[in-house]
Amino acid sequence: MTVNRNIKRLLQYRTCLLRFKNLGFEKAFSYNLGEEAGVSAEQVRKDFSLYGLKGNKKGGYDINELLVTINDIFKHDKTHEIILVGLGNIGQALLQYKNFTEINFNIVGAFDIDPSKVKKKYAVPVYAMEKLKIFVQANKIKIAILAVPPVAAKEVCNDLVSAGIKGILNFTPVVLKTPDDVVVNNLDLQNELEELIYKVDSKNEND
Amino acid sequence: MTVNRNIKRLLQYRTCLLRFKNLGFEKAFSYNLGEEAGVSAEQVRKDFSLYGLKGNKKGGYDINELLVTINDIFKHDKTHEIILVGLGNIGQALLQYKNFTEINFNIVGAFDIDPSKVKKKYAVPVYAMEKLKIFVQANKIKIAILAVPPVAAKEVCNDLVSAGIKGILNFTPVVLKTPDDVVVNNLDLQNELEELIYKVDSKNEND
DNA sequence: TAGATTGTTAATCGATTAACAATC
DNA sequence: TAGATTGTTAATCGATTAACAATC
Repeated sequence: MTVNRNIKRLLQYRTCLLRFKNLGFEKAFSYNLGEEAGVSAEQVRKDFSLYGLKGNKKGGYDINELLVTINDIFKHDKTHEIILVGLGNIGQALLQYKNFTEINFNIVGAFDIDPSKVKKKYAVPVYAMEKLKIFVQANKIKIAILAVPPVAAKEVCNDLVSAGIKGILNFTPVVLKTPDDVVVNNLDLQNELEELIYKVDSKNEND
Repeated sequence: MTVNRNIKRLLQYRTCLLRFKNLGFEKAFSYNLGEEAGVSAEQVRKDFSLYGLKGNKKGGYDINELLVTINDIFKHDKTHEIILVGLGNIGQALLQYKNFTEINFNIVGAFDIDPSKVKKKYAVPVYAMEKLKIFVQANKIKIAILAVPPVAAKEVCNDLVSAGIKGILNFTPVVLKTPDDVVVNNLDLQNELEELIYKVDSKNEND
């Protein structure tokens, strides 16, 4: 069962449903949600049926019910403790990011090689890199955000894997090689921008 | 011609090729590149043929040649001037981000409603929101990074569109509605993390 | 030449869209 | 009941993989 683009869409539906709820709605129809999420109504229904999200014929979908089920799928019953490695610009921004809402994760520790950053006060405790392994193992951390400089990426990635991390959100532009049981999601800011520029440029060519 | 996942991969190949070049290599084979980029050799060849990237039978691909052609595709002959709207944590991080290399874009102006941020010194000039339209039009800006708080997202998005922006990199968790000729690429940090957590959790269930 | 590798065509696979029966 | 909407099956579309001929 390959679920990939779906999973992103499910999170997108969640965002839309939260918005609907805030606006005071209780029910949503597949075409409402599709419209709001930017996909077809059929796509919504298909996605929902894949994840067992049920509506009522004629009555549409109950927003609260959907949110509960989606939160179940994403395990919002427990808080996933994650760590952040690298307190550069991006790392610090993530640590101070205020727009997370109704999340199922919590950044419980940050790591950096720079001793001055370790001393500084942040919202979460900052440790020296040497403490990484023991912290991860003691707290059974499975998820890490990697925001170190590119030159350090491979080495730190190996450290994370050998400490027992199973998922890495990789903000570096470096392709990481990991064992099969370690998931890497790449978020290359430069590539995101170049992709957007490409799309805009090629659209204008055809006009 | 739908090119979508491809375009991301092409940028990924570029990253790998730059790495190979740095290591002193001059030639690459499809299986080298595939290995490094995490895709099959067939995928590499297929992608290349789609974009007219040529190799030599038996001889593989010339790294420099490939880089030149890929840079052509992404219009690295000109610098795309882009703006940043919202100087919160993420916005400031992007402004100070140092890991962009061989880019074809340049953040030439930033905008915020907070007057104290407008006064502060950054690497690029910071303007009040009221100056947005005139700046975009005077400088023919087509691309914007949107990093404002969620509540402001829709309004600022409309401002961007009416000023003439054609591509938005949307860091807010808000679904933006824009005319057909305006491309929006979403980068929702919360959803990226929740997706990763989901993948890790569901992988471990199956073991 | 024999071997290795590209480039492309054909086959497969998966995801999206369309259609429609079920039903509230 | 008639109309509207879900849920699912079938049809289409596109992307990936496999196969292999061309050729250096």
